[in-house]
Amino acid sequence: MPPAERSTRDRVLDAFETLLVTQGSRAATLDAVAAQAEVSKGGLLYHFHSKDELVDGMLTRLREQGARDAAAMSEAPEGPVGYYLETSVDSGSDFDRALIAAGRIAQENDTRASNALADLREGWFVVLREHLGDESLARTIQLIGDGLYFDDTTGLAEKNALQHVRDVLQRLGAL
Amino acid sequence: MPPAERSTRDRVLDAFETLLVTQGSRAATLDAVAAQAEVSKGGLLYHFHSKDELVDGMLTRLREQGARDAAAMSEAPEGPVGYYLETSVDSGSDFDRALIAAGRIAQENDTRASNALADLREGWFVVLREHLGDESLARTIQLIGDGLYFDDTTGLAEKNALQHVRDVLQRLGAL
DNA sequence: GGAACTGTACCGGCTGGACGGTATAGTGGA
DNA sequence: TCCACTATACCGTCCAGCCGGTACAGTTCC
Repeated sequence: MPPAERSTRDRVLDAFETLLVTQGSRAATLDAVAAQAEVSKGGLLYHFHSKDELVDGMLTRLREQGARDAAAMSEAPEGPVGYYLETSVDSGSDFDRALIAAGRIAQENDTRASNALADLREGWFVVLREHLGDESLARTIQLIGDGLYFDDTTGLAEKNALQHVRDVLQRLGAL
Repeated sequence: MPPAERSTRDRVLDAFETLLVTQGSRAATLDAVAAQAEVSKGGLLYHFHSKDELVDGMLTRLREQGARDAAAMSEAPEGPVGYYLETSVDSGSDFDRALIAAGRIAQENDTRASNALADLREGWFVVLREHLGDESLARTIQLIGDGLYFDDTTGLAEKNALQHVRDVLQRLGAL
């Protein structure tokens, strides 16, 4: 039996995220999303009655992915800090894509998206602080992760950035 | 004599940036920019013949502001690192606004904007590395600055973030 | 068992409004 | 008289959202 194929609903959300990430929110029109998902516009609107509902659907899925990620982080064999830094650079995973997409929406002054992102960040911070027992260090590492993430999503990524960060964090005994 | 009033051209660019920052690129329409600048649409198009020219005008002004900022950074009394971190949080200056606005444009896959931002970042990095004589530390500090900036522009800013960073950087002897 | 009906999943055409851009006539100040 | 605008009227395109329809798998009732 082949793996269960992705539902139309999921394919529509995938398409929405992909367009947001690669082309920006101006390009993520309902027509474009439908075309990318290989669904008619009517089919898209059957699953999501409005663009707003499409955003809601995306953020709901993001929160689910985020909860799984925080759990994986606290149990990672390389430790939470290593896991956090590695996953702050865009690996092209579904979760990364969803995260970047939500960032695009948040910038349109959408509080639903901002709240979802803030909640995700808080989840990571809790794991970092508990592991390190040092609030300043935890906050600083989180900022470094944000920086890695920002550079990555703005096309400013430095090849060796992660290596430089590891070097500095070793001096601090955080890795 | 009151301060020389801002030229219409500058007011249009200000308005464009303000809309990009506060509402996102979808909201930065020519009509909206004209209204925000208190200029007629015809007046706007008198100065910038197209939306593309408006973007070019904004990026040109940004590069000028950036050159001045890098110079100020290398001569700052509190040192380049302190100056860099302070100015990474959005102080609401014209330069901050221009920077955030360019980020919005860069996300629409506009290479002009990406190039402008990359050049600005390179300018800051050169100053940091020369001052610190330590590439890893310079890169890491730049990432922290990016993180501060990202959080600020996404509404995720932590009140005491800067204090935590100072604490950690003091342990590293970078401040 | 089969006709009548229901719910689900989708297609594709349409409309009204917004947007980028053009055009043009007019105005006030240097 | 030019420059720097304002005001208004358009045009073509794009976009969100709506609607009528189709296909088809189940269910109900006789």
